[in-house]
Amino acid sequence: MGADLHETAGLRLRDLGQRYTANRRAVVELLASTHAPLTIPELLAAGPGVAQSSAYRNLAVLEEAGVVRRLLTSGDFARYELAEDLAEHHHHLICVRCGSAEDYTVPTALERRLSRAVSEAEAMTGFEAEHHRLDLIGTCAGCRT
Amino acid sequence: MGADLHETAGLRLRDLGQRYTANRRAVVELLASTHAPLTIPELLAAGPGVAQSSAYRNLAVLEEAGVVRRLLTSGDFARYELAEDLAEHHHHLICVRCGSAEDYTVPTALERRLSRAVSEAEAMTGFEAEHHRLDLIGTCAGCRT
DNA sequence: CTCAGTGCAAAGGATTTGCATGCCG
DNA sequence: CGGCATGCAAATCCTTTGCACTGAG
Repeated sequence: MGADLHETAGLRLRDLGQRYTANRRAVVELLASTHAPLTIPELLAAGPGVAQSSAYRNLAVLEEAGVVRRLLTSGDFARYELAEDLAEHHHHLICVRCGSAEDYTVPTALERRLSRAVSEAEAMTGFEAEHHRLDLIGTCAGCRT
Repeated sequence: MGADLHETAGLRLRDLGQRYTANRRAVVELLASTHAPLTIPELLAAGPGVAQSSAYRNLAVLEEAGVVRRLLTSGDFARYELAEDLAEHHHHLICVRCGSAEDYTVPTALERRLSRAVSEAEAMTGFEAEHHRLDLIGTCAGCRT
């Protein structure tokens, strides 16, 4: 599946007339191997020698291509992760205290309840949740004094 | 309950050594009478003659006092609403396309399922969701082409 | 050769802060 | 009177953009 990931990413970029360069591949690679959405500074720290502006631009392109997704977080920096269909289904714990964000998954039964709840909410409001993903905003274990 | 609102707000500010001025009261009043979280420009448009910096400062103070809450939205501006215990329990539909945000509530049965799901998630992760509120991020009915 | 990718530097723009003044308690 | 509140203007800082250059197809 790891090879598929890059192949898919490359195809989606191609559709936009963009290239799947080493820098972009590195971003995807890093996001795939991390269990939490990353900020631009974090991404830059991992891949040395990449200009900040290029990182921003690449992420914008990757987002448009549907390879990555930009999250709404409470910290100063935006966070990115792989698109829903390129990663395992999960939710987020966004800490308003320290700005951290991490993935978490719930048991299937619970997930099924959540799914149903979101579907009902969508039907009721006409709103379309992005792949019915839910993020919890609050305080992480580490920040609870 | 309308009077209680301002009384409570005043008390919470008092606890911080802050005053419940006309400007701040106007913000609370406006938030209480609106069915959606508001941005600073929107708040400014309603109350004429208030400096932008004062609005930002007042909202920061009100947030620290636990009177209002700052939301994570997808638009350019931050959005504010009354704190959980000063308003009816509800969720948010945040549109990534147009940046709009609106409240919505779900039937009690559905809400109970959601509550339970969030509680389980909290127990499982040690994360404390802010008053167990869930926001859906996606595309609003108006933006669906 | 063409066009996208990249780096560097400068511009944007929401939010914050410094400072002087007004005003409530 | 003392301290918070406010306005104005300048500063911050994440993010975007302009421009020239390099590199892949």
